[in-house]
Amino acid sequence: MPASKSRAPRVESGPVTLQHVADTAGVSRATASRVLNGSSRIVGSELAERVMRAARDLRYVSNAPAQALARSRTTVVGMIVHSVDDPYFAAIAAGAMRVAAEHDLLTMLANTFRDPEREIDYVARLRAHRALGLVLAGSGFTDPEQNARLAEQLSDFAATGGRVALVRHQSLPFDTVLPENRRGGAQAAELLLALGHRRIGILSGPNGLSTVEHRLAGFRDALHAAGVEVPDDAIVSADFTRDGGYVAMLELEARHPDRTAVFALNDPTAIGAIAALREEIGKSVPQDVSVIGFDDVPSAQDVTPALTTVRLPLEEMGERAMRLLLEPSDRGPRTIRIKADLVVRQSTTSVT
Amino acid sequence: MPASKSRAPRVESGPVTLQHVADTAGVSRATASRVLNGSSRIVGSELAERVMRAARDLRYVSNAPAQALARSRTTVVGMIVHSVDDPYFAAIAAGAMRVAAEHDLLTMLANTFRDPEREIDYVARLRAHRALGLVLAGSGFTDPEQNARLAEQLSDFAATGGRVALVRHQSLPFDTVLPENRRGGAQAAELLLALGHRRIGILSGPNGLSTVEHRLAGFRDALHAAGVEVPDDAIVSADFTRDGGYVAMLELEARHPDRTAVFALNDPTAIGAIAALREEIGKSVPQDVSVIGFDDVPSAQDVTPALTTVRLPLEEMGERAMRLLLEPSDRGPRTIRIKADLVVRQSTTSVT
DNA sequence: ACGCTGTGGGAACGCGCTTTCCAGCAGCTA
DNA sequence: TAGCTGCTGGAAAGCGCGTTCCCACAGCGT
Repeated sequence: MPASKSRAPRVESGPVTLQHVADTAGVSRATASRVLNGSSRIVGSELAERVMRAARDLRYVSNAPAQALARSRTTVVGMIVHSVDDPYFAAIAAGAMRVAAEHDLLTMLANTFRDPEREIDYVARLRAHRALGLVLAGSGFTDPEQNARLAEQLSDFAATGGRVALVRHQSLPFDTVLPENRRGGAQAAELLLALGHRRIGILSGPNGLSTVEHRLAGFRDALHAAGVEVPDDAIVSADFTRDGGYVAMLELEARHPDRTAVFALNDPTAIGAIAALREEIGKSVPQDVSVIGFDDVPSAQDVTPALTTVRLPLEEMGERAMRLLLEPSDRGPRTIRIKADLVVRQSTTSVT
Repeated sequence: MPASKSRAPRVESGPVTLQHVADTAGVSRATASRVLNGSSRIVGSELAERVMRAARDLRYVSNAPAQALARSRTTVVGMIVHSVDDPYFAAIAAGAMRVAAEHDLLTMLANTFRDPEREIDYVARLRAHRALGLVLAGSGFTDPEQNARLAEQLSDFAATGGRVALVRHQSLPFDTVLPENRRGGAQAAELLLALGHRRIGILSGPNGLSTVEHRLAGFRDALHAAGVEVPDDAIVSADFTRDGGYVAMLELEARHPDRTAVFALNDPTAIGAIAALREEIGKSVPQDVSVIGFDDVPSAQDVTPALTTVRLPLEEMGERAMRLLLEPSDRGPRTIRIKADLVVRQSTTSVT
């Protein structure tokens, strides 16, 4: 027996529906809906008051899925990152979510753990949820086949009316916040060169990430332009974590104990490297070897020696991406370039 | 003109619906639904194949809101934290989200920025979204009026069929992961006492947070039991961030330059304090003053001196909370106590 | 050979809400 | 006073999907 129409004071249990508040306010569902959701239509103040009181008394909250179905749009945005448990993404996510909250939007956060399959799958699921839009943060992958499938999913998402914003270096036809990774890599190289370093090692990131490629290319190109080369086996690939940097540094030291400087492709890796240098290798930073990182995560300033790094305004990047998403333009995809800034601290010094 | 029934190859745009795939597969919606959702009813393999192919070809994804409406349940869980941009919550969230992902659930993450109003509001919104459950992490507030309203909202949420799990020290009738903050505070005190410290300062957290109260009470009680008191003005309240710790340390030093040890109620505060000590106050840690933190966030081991702290297994806490949520019990609320572990590193030493 | 059981497919209803569309009414002008 | 216009409230038709209920049909037993 449906509960509708009965103006009874609602004894049956289950979620309170709009019908219930309409009944107890003595109005139609349509009217109740209008007052509760800021429709364009105006409702007489007396009725409106009754409805609001009924809603409050019954602790009514609208059924968001039903609302989404009827309106065929939601108030949810998606956000896809590699892992929140990484200060880089935590900062980007925080920026984006703050803007979303300002617009009264709820955020669905998904971690891909750097699995491109998962990334594609999450786009599909966000599409299923009819998310208003999604911001995809984190490095792209270099595998063209994966990229094609991702692009396809994103297009499907967009075709369903979803908005898309990217925080990554990748040419897809969507609004993009583009960190200047290549230029940043070059800046790191220029600093090391200026300090007189020539025998340089690199702690790279996971293979197949475009961020890694760009930072690396920028760094090596700048070195090359100065006539300095980094031998291939002086590039050790780490997994972009602190512990990964630790292990990779050990490996690098084993292969090339003569390096006077090390470029780590992100800060956690650099921090791990410094720890390895101090705890196991027994070299001091920066006297024996200079270390430079990338990103400037919050803890970079508190390690000892304080980490010289290439700063990216992470929170701002997340914020800008979300703004792009929420203020769509009809003039095609926009790109916001984010400049990298060299932050010189104590982990680098000139070669003696 | 609704697109239904037409077995035409679908030219009109808009999202692909179940009807579309049914049409192009030449079956009824019911049949299509059955194969796509693993219903109890079995469909002939040939038809099933046709349906699956059609779905794939049309890039169909189900309309989650519609599905939620029809089934009156969703595959979404909510997670409320103070701020993802805080390694404490990032770790908890990561643990929880990993478990959620294993169960094929999407996570809605909300930041309260320590605003109790926001917290209450998010519970309501999660209820509106008919989230399967929600885990509420982060310290409770001590204001009884706020707490009552929160409890009420949570009850409403539960009444709608939502499951609730808490990661906080607070007695609400829901499954709870309870970090032993009081005991942890005592452990910190015991260490400092054993090292011979008697003139101790405290960098506390924001007022009105139950976590703060418990850590503080545990610490002071243990001190008191040993006949040691901390004067009230040697307790400076910081905001639980690195910069907050920095400023608070300056204040503490101005008031009581004679302290031989400082207890910071969380790690970022301790890290900020160490920075202030080194950069502005000019005292060295641990020779001039010992510093101990709380939580053991990832960067605690990489600051110099490495931070002595009271460790909480953050990721595990998030994980356990989500498991409680996903494996409900009918025997009333459960509580999982999480032991705090003292991790002695280099930021503490015995008083000379 | 007939009736019965079991299996697959189709039609219709309902989930809770938004949104036309329509009726009624008050205020106004001619 | 008659005829309009301008509003407000209500009725009803979907939004896309899940899920009965029911029918058609094939296989089986006696």
